[in-house]
Amino acid sequence: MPQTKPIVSVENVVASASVDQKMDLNEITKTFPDVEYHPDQFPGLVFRLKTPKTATLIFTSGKMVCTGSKSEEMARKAVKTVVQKLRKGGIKVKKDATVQIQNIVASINLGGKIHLEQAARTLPRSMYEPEQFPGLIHRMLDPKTVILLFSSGKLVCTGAKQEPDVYRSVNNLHALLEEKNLMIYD
Amino acid sequence: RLRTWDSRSQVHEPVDRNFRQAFSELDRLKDKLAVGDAVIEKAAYIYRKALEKGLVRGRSISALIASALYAACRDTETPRTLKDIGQASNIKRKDIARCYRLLLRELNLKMPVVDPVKCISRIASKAGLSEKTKRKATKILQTAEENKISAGKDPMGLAAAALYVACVTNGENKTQRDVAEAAGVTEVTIRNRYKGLKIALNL
DNA sequence: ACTTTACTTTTAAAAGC
DNA sequence: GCTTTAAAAAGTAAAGT
Repeated sequence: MPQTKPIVSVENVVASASVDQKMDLNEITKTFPDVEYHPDQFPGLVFRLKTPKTATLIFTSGKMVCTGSKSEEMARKAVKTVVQKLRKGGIKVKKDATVQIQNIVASINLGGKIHLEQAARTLPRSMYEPEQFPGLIHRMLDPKTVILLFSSGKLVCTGAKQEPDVYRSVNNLHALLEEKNLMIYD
Repeated sequence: RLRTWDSRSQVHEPVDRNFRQAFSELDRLKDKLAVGDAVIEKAAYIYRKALEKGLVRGRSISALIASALYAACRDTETPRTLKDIGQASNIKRKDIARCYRLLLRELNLKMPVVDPVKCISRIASKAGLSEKTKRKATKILQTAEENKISAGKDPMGLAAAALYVACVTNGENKTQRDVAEAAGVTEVTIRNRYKGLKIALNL
């Protein structure tokens, strides 16, 4: 039984999408002056939304990548909004986009400090290199995620494809830390 | 010293040619970084393991050799930073760090966490500090160290701050800049670590 | 000295070099 | 491997006041 209840907050959701048709990025650039498109630098066009505050990359293939959402649903809504704006701008988009959540990033507070040095020695699949980065990097197998642990007791969980996986990852790790006496509560 | 590997070079296979290049490169780095033969032999051993695992394909051999040397330093607790290896090998720190992580994962290597106490001597000799100050700094780090102020902090920054505090207590006139330069960190970092040290040691 | 900006790490997808 | 997007964690760094 964990001694504290972790506070989890989703910070970023990455979703891939497709409208299944070729897109003319130069035409979009003409009708939407504030998009960024530098084909020599990167093949995707950057389409930013103020609400939800997101950035969507649009490729000539009609495939897209939406980043910056705070939830799975917000990501789907953002993609729909982008397609809607394109249509209002006169760009023909026949089908609605199909969306797939690719990555969820969350920050967590375990409510107690972590003994990083000991964790580095006892946690499998972990790397702790304070010369390079202050956090310990732990690769969890199930769910397949990567968790960054900091001595403050805060974490970053990334790689999850659905929100329940974030909670499962955090609970697995929290139990493991307590089991190995790596948690320090006030 | 590198007899074990040199003997294998008698057979002229591509692999041995690769080894020869690795050995000459390691010998060159050995002088620049002033590390012992044991470190070089360990680096050669790690490099050979990397070759056997086929980790060199499509990768920079020089970067792999440099990272094998860094791994050897870590394994033998020889205080050499990625920055040190980078300057000696002319390979970007980021590339060495990336290869080092590759070695850890692919060869299943487990390295000890860098002990800031082991960094004291190197910084002290570069800055020309006394034996007494080194001893004092060691005591400071052992006392504070490490109830927890060290977690997540750069070992060189911690050692540099401890040495600076030791200088002040021993009346050895050395500026933060002198110590910072010898340690390869900024004065700001020494000041920040100093704050934590002051609290942990009731200075 | 203090603030601001920025880079370190991790993750995933997109198209192309 | 790189290029681009976003985001958090905490440490380090550099530039400007």
